[in-house]
Amino acid sequence: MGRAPCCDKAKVKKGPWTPEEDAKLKSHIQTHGTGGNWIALPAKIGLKRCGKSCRLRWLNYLRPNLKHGSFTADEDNLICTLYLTIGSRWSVIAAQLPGRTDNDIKNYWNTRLKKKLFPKQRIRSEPTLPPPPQLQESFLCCNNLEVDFQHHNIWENSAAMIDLPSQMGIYSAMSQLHTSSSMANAISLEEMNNYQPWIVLDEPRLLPYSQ
DNA sequence: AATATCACCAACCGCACGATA
DNA sequence: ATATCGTGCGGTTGGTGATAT
Repeated sequence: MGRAPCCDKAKVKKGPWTPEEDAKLKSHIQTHGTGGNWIALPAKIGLKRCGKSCRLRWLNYLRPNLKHGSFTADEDNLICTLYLTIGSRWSVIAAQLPGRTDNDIKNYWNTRLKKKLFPKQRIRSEPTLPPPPQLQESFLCCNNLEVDFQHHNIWENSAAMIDLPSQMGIYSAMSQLHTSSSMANAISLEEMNNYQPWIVLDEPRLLPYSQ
């Protein structure tokens, strides 16, 4: 037995909000606050909306000090770095970007950043790279990374690769995939920090795979 | 010009969790 | 201890406009 629905789906309005609905909700919250009960709020102000829908509308659109414009390069970098560190915890990531909502960031990641980080086409590594090392157990393949060590090929959805003993890691980012298995042995974390737009993890960890 | 496909994003859905009775 | 409720969260969907064929 599942839990009871929060409202009567047949009686609530769904879909895009009208300016009138926005005005009602905004005016009430700015004057009285949410009252600590989103479920009861729509009935109180005469809105035929689910309480959850009101909450979402307020948090993602009506709330003061929200940024609605495009993301800056700094914001891009921060989102990517945080995603690599903590995964798809959008609310935590949003907390680091004032004026941005978790929904905004999630949408931005899914529609733009993910495509930059994980280009669909198969990418070949640079022909000038040194030969790949033997595959060692110390290399973790994270985020569905698929590396063909024999032929230097890196396949879609590749993400991070870390050599635990040496604390070295590499990451493929922003449409350019410079990585090969050999690069992990070739440069240190400090050196890698000089490579933009690479993102270097502070410490090795298994990254959650989000598809 | 018509149609198909893609990109974007607002909004919905269901689950997990914490508070409370 | 446990059942219920409200909230927060992340995944997903669907509408719309832009672009390609």
